[in-house]
Amino acid sequence: MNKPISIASESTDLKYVCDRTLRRFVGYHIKRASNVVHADLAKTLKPFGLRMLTYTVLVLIVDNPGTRQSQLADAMDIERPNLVAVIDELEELNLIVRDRAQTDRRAYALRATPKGLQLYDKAVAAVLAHEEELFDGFDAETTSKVIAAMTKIWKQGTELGS
Amino acid sequence: MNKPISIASESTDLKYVCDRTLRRFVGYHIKRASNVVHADLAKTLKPFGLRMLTYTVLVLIVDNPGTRQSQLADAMDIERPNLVAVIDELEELNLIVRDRAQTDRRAYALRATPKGLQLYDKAVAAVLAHEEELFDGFDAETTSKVIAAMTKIWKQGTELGS
DNA sequence: TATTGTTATACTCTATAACTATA
DNA sequence: TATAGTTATAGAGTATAACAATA
Repeated sequence: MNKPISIASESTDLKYVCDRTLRRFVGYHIKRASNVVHADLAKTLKPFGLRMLTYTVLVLIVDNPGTRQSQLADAMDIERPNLVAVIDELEELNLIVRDRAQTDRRAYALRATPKGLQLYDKAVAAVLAHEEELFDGFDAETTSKVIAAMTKIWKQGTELGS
Repeated sequence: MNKPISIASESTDLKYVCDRTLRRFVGYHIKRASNVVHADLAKTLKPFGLRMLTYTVLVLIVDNPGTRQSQLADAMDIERPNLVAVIDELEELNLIVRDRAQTDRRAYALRATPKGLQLYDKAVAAVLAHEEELFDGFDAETTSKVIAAMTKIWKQGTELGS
């Protein structure tokens, strides 16, 4: 963070110039970090036959048995239609089931199968191990501050968007 | 941040349960924040005829006149092929030009046109104003810590990926 | 009327492999 | 042989509009 900033146009390494530019563009730092997190996550999940969306949905269903698709979409901040194919995929893999909700026959109550629970354990362990590498050197306070900041941005963004 | 955590499976609002789950999954907080940042950015840039990638490339070219496509790809952490269409688009809009590099006839030296410089001023102002809303309540120290953390994750990720 | 899940569709961002022209 | 830019292609993630079934 303390390296000198080069503005020479003949610079062979754009990275420090880039830092100068992007310092006035906070969102891009977040996006760039999100990129590497996503790339790492995808690589970690591949051996389990999962991708980011199927993993996230599986985790949320295991932790919240009986939840509905509209609740998932709300929590994940994506539109309902995008969830359909994800749920289909998890169902075809026999990791979850769509039970009819008892109080509302329009909705489904989503639950993990035993196979889904098993995969959940393994996949979560792998992801956490990988995250520890990715966040190497972050103490608990920094981690918690980052989470707080990200959550705040998310809440602010969903408010502005509506 | 201080609300009680509900683990009841009949919960009508998944958000607090979700926080519990995702607390063990830091990357998703970043991705979720990145989502709203991206959505907000896209909306802000639309009146200017720009999207996230064209905006970012325009900013980098204006701030680093004469830069090459491979340097841009490196700084933005994307693959070279993905930049071609972006550069094409900016060129068709008469915002930048591809000059032949003098020392290497394989490469292009990218420069903004007067029209590109004008749009840059307006678009950057709009984005910064919007970011101020999105990061409302973040003091300078928090902002700088978030940037430092995101940069560190990005660097760690690019090292792990190679 | 409003909501749950769905279909259809399109756009954006990203990645890989293989090509060309220079170096 | 290596690099700069390119083409072609595919795969994720996201968004909007419109529909059927149910509330």
